[in-house]
Amino acid sequence: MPELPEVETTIRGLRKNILGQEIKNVFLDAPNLVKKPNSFKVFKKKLVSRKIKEIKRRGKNILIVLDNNSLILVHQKISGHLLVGKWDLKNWQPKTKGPLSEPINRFIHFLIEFKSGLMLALSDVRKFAKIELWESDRELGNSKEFKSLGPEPLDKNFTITKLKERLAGKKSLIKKVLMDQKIIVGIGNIYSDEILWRAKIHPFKKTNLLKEKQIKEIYKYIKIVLKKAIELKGESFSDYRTPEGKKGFFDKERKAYQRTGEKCSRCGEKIIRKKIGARSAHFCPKCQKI
DNA sequence: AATCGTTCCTGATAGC
DNA sequence: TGCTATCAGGAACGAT
Repeated sequence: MPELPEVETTIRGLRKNILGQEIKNVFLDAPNLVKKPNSFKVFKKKLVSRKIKEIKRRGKNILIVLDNNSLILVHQKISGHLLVGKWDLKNWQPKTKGPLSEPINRFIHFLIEFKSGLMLALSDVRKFAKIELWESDRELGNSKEFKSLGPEPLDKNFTITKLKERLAGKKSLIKKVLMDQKIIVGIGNIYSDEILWRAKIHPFKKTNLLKEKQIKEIYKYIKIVLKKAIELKGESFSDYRTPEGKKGFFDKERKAYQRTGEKCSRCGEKIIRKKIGARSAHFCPKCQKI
């Protein structure tokens, strides 16, 4: 799942590859992926002939800024990932099962073709990703979603005090709180498990019952884990790939997520998995006592 | 205001 | 072998 480190890896890759590129054509075979504007015809018209000016990130959202300052927002959700390359489009038939001929993968449902021949594609098995076009930073910033987004955990002004402030009064379970984009952006199921394992905190611990020292540990590992994961170009346990189609290497640092039944690398106890809402927490019941 | 359940979607896997 | 049933999972949304 693309979380902050994967999205950061993606935008860095895009900056290397598509800045200055002029859009020639846009293809879509899963109409629900483009949410704004409603009409794909209108969406396409607004993109064609524009150049890519800048690539940014806000939380898990990728923002592709065009030369008229409008922005393409891509949220990769669970299985989405952007790829840069050149593919043979001659067999491309919208609304067919195999949208593109080999060697393109069969899960590409959205594609921007540049004048140079280069392409930007969204591969997404689950089709949960979302693509939107916003007229300006201002319009996007005023949207309900962006107004409610929490602070960026890797910003310099995200201090321990700031974290305490964000967690204050929260009665919910710490794992849920860490994954809540309104409280802090960028952390999802993988990194919340990894941060809590390192901080030795039970994912079901009620946030308001955390001790000062424990919040400090969480703070410390939010920074360490996210930075390390960016350095390693993210986690490719599941579908995520860099824009070049390569796997990230965070797997070698993965201590808890999807390690059910394996020995905890710290104490040897077996890692367990427990449902938390619609998803699952992986943790060591011995190191991470409630 | 906060929290909970449902929805979107389909490959992988299990069970028969 | 081939069918059906179940499940994962980010975030919006409606309901409580």
